[in-house]
Amino acid sequence: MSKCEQCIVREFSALKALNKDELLKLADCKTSYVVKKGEVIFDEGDHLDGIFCVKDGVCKLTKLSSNGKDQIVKLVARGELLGQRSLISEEPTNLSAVALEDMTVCFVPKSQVMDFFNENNKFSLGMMKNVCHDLKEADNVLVNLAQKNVKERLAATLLYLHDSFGVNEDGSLKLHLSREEISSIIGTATESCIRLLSEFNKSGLIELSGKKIILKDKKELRKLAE
Amino acid sequence: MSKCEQCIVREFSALKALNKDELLKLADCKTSYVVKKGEVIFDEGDHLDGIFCVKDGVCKLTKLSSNGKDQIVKLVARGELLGQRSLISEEPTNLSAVALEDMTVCFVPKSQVMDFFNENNKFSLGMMKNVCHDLKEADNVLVNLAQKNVKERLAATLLYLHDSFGVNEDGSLKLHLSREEISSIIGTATESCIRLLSEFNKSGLIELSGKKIILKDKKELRKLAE
DNA sequence: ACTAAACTATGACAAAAATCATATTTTAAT
DNA sequence: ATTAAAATATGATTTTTGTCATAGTTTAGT
Repeated sequence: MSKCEQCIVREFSALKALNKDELLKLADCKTSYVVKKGEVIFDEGDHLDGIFCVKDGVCKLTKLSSNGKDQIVKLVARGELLGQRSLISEEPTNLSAVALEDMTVCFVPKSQVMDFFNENNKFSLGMMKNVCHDLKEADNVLVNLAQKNVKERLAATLLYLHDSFGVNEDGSLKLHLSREEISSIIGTATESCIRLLSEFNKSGLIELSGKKIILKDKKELRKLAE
Repeated sequence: MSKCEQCIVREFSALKALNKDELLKLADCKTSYVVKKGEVIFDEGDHLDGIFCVKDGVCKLTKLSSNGKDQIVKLVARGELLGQRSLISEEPTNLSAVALEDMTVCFVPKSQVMDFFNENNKFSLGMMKNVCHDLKEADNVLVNLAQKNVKERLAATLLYLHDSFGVNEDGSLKLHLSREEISSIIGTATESCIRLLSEFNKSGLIELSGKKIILKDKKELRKLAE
């Protein structure tokens, strides 16, 4: 069992508010495990009995629409927490979490989180700020979905993937998403997404080589995304 | 200056956690005032120095998109609080609040809210649950915007207006929204919205008499909305 | 290395939605 | 009460987006 003191999650999440003593308790009760790409961490409607720390890897939060398609609501990266809203609301999860890469995840039981929550004001405030940030982001995504067309949303999404998850040495987007997953972020048919990527490729905005996507003209993409 | 004990906002919001003593403090520091239909309570980007209790009336929370159009993100009814996220995040507001009817609103200064927040766990938990609820709702709206077509979204919105804000004696929707505002909820062009309302009217799903909208076939609307 | 399955790509077409134009009706201000 | 402005309505047209069909490519499992 590793200690939590040096964990990446402490840098980015509410866990940074924990003191040495609390960190020991955390290290003592947590369960660390590996999630393979494509595996489900939790499903929409599940009752969670704790939260998850994402030590490594990226996952998607999705919701199944009545038309049978999954919508990606948010991507969660290394260093972030999963299941906070559900824990605070004392409700089943509203979204499913599925690994986009092999992940390392720690599960922290609810009882321990609630102890921190009730006894450490900085911790609870930190968690609230996370939820508040998620709300702000969700509102912004909502506005973009309602007001921008597919081309604009695709441009914005490519830039988001670039800025948030970085690029490899060859300049290609580090986070690998299938065309279907990109479509599921921007809320469009897979064929439409593929067609637009092809168009962006032809007009020099991006470069498609195999499954790799390289943003060639970020300035123009930014203009497109507005 | 009226007391806060009997206020409707206490029934529905985090304020229900306040005790008698705290209520007196609240009554003492609050400022009650009237907002006329169409008036702005706060604007996107404003720094709020407190929160608002909606004693009466309904307002819309909107965000200006880069295409110059306003998107309605949420409707806030009597009994709810405004500005909670902004207060917790210590950030400017992400949305504008505009009265859809004449309203009565109380402003509660930040210092007092933070006192309650820090000293009354039930209050802070209540406020967090509100934000969590908003996040869940925002995610759901986001999925609908991404995955449903305009007709389905219109049907869903009419039902939402019916269920959340009720009807007059003649069965017409109580909350009066312009066609442009309905369009701004469902994220479509005003003409498209008008055309579909007309279509719903002709096919007997709703009845349009003047500006009034009466839902005639809720079952079929529900089927449409999925 | 081979094969099936999954993923990507593209064309043809249909459907949905936006835009532009123009009436008509309603509302608000004088 | 009159008039201008705003809101609603509808037609014509274009653009955007989705659907279906099919072919090529990549990936994973034996």
